[in-house]
Amino acid sequence: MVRTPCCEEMGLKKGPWSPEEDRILISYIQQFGHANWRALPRQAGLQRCGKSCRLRWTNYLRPDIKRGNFSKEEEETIIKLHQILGNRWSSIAAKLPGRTDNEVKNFWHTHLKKKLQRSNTSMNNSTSTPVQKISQSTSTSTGIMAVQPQIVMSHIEEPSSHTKEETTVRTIPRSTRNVISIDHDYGNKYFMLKEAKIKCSTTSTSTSTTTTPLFDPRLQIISFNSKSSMDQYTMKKGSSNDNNGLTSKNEDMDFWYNLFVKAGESTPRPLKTLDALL
DNA sequence: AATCGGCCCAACCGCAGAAAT
DNA sequence: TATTTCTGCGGTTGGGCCGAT
Repeated sequence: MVRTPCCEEMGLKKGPWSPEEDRILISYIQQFGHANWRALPRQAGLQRCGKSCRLRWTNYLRPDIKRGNFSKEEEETIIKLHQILGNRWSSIAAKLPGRTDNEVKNFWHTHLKKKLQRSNTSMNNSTSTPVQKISQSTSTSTGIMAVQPQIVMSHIEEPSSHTKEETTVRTIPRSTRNVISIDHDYGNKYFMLKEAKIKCSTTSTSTSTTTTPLFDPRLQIISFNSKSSMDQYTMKKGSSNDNNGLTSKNEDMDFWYNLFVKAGESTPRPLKTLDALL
């Protein structure tokens, strides 16, 4: 479907907001709320598109927004959550009261990314973390085509040779759901593979039908220092079965947050792509 | 004082998914 | 079920600010 950008509509203003426009928007939302962003600027008498109004409100004018520098605790939370969630800024911001996804994203790009790059460089120059190559294969038992996802890894230590095992990735065809594919005891360390989304498309011709999995290309291998940490996860997985085995995005995000941040799990080391490690 | 270059951040853009019809 | 509309998200941009030269 093709849609014209909303700001191409005639006569709509772009660029920085004036104090007067801010005042009009705040006043209107305080009176009438923002049930329909598209209709809002017309009703409020603003020469802006609804999208621009929404962004201005959510990123700047909302009364619950916290301005000012990020605290040390907020900084650490962002770093931890980014290791777990990647660039899911809105999910990260949801755990920082008063902060917006835009603000978190900007803070990451302007401060934290560079800071981590500096610390990684110094770490590599001193003691390098041993990384064990994980071989992978994709089961064909489900009958779906194998797609090579991007794999990111956190904290993996060298296992002793007699405990080394192959890690097998199993995939489950479901429609746009978070799916946990395996967990894995790797010697005395505990690992999990977490697959973000799996969505399948089916193409039929007169002679054949092809089912293609469309992965969100993020597959995380996450290590745990203790069985109890992993058991928390298992419990979570079990409870989700009550809901037909499916977990919502928010529930899943909350789980990882609680596990790593609130429960005091040791900070996972910076993620590295598998390609970079092999 | 003028210029330059890097940094910061508000705002925009395009896409994807959800909701409505 | 198909189509359209709306909303939210993440990536990117561009203008203002500020320190260095």
